[in-house]
Amino acid sequence: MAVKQRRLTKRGSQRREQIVDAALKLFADQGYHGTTIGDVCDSLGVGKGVVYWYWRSKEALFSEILQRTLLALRREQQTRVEAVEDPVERIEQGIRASIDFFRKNPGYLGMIRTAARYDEFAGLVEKGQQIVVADTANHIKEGMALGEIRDGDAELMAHGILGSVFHFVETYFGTEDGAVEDRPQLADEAVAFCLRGILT
Amino acid sequence: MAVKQRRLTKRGSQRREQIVDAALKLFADQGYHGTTIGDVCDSLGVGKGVVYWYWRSKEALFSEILQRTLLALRREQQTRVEAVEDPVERIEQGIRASIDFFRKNPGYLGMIRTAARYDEFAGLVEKGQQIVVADTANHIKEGMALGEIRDGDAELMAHGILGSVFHFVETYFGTEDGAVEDRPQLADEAVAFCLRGILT
Amino acid sequence: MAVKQRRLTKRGSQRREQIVDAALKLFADQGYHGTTIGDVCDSLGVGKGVVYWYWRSKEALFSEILQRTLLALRREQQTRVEAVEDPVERIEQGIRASIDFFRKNPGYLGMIRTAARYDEFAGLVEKGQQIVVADTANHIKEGMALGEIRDGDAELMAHGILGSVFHFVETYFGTEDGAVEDRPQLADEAVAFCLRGILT
Amino acid sequence: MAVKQRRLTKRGSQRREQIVDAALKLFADQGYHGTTIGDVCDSLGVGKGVVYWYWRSKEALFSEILQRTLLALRREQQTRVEAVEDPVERIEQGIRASIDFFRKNPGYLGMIRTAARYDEFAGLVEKGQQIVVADTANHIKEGMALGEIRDGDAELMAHGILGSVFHFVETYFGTEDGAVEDRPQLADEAVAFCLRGILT
DNA sequence: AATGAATGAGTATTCATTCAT
DNA sequence: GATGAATGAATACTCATTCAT
Repeated sequence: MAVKQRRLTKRGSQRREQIVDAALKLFADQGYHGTTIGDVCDSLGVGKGVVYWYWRSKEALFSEILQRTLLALRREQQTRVEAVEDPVERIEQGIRASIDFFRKNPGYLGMIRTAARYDEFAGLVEKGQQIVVADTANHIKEGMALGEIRDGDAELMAHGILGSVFHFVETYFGTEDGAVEDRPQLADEAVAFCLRGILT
Repeated sequence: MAVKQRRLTKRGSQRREQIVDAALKLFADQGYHGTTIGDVCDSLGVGKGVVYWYWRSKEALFSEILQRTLLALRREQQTRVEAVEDPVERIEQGIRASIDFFRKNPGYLGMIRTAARYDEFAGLVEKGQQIVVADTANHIKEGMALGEIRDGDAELMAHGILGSVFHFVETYFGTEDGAVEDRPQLADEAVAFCLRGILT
Repeated sequence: MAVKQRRLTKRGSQRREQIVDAALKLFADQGYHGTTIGDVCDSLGVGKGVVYWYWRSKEALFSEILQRTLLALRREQQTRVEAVEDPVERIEQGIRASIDFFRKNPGYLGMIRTAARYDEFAGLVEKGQQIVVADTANHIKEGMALGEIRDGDAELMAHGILGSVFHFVETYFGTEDGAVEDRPQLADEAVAFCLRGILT
Repeated sequence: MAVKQRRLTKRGSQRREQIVDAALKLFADQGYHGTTIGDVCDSLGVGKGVVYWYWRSKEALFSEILQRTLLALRREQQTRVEAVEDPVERIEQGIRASIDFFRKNPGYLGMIRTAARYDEFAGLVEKGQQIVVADTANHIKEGMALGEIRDGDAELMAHGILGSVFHFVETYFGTEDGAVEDRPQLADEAVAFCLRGILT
């Protein structure tokens, strides 16, 4: 019943953010079904009803966190690409932005992996991917026009880039423990592999 | 109590296979938690106890199916690569083998995607990946020695190939409906992208 | 802690009445359990705590509204019967008064029906009924003494009248929509049916 | 998931009936929301899941019991009326059948009262009433044709009968305790009141 | 080998009520 | 007087697993 665009007090907004933070951590670690609303509340020491003051359902909570995550990733990419002239350079910066983003925020990676698991949310993740692919494909087409990139199916190439970059990230930053040796030169190699794959 | 490598009658083995087939389909479509033992039994019109005659648990059933799938993929790859001399050619054939395999058996792709989603099974999938990566890395190293492949981190390159190929497959064969336009030239583009990424 | 026959400011009394009005509507439409305190407050755009400023509990609020309703009905009946000499005529006027009352205030009918459903309140409704039945039985006894009404169990007759009249009203005014064809001649028929049932 | 037209063993059918009996008692006494699935199971000493082996939901269970009750009432009425020639006599027998039915099965009365409380089920009860009203109205029309019953709105008269009879029953058999003095002559008075109300 | 039946732990959600501000 | 926030008990339903037959 609760939750409409409820006006929040300062205390309320703080609590809301606390919940988001706690839930992000748990969802990333334990998955969606693996995380109960009780877990989230317990980890904050609050009653089991609070979440429903701020969200309509568990799904709504998860959804919001996911969207925030996807938005943050997209922002990072855009910021880095914005001012760059050369399309190939833009692609490179996009790759580096993604790798840096997940290196800094392994939790976000966990969130996205979790989301992709569930049909309810896979759509959102996919939509996020579509956007990145479309952007990248545009850069590629520009590059083809300039003769910098070999002719071919731009969309397919973009998928190749996305797939390998995300796989790199998953393999090297993807463990809950933050373990697995982080390779500093990872970004360089990723760029090398991807760009060679499409350059003339 | 059931299941202890029991000797099966002919009828028994048939039933066992029926269950495997039915479960594969359901797991691939609806995921692990999304598929109940009841679903599997209902889809065969048998009582809810049977599964436990042949397997210890739902997890054991899933696990067996997953292993079979991974094994089948690996076999397909080896068959195609075996007789080939040139390391780069071997890599190419590996890529084509994978794409063909999943094009023919989209259900297997569903199984692997499903498995990768759950911590309980992600390990098995990862182990399968490791093997492929190791194989590919060996080919790459040979190629480097022959001067065909640029110097660099062979393992990283192998991950790049695996990531992009799997992503291609997911994107184009990955829908439950088997739908999405199948692009015949997909394999060619994948090979082009990956090999350029590593060639001298 | 709230509520202790507190002295209300003018604004306070107004607010109190607003709440009564809003709650009456909701209880009548959605039933007791079907109406949450939140619903009542939302429908007025006030905070969820206010109700507890004026009443001790949801039950107390409901109870007050119910009592007011029963009282209003009783008043209407008494006004109409008061000056009438002949006992049979009094009974007729009582019937007409009830029908008119609920025709004018379908919400009150909803309230009473709702109340009768819950053991917690059924007692109050029944007590209201008892009074009406007792009144009517008195008129009947007078009528018997005058030879206008056949001999028999006066109380039972009174119950017959009450039951049929209330059922008429429920059937013809009882829909939430106020719909159902209102039959103007309803009162006439009700009177005919009931009086014949008891006359000599 | 369970429950389709499942084939029941003898043991199964017995258990099913046990549950129906236990639930009827509880629903009649404590109402719908007042009775939890746990209550029903506890009262039989069975696990909380059983009910869901036989019914899809609490609502489905309640619904079945209600329908059975309404059917039983209707059967009783029909049996008693069937062979009777005279329409007025049929009406009388119908009245007596109803009173006897509820006198014998006060639990059924409780069930119907409970059902009428909830919008989800009120429709079914009302439908049951409609049928009785329609039947009675037919008898009344026949009686009018024969000149036995005064002219007037047959449906309205039928409602009058239904209302008063049901109110009699509620008043005198309606307490959980079976208390309230049962008046043996109740049926006679009811018949007298109703028939006079409609006879010429 | 197989079945129908039974179990019961586990979870999202609601809502009357209280409380700090 | 009034509000937003918080509480937590209560409950329907699912499903892997076991068991008697």
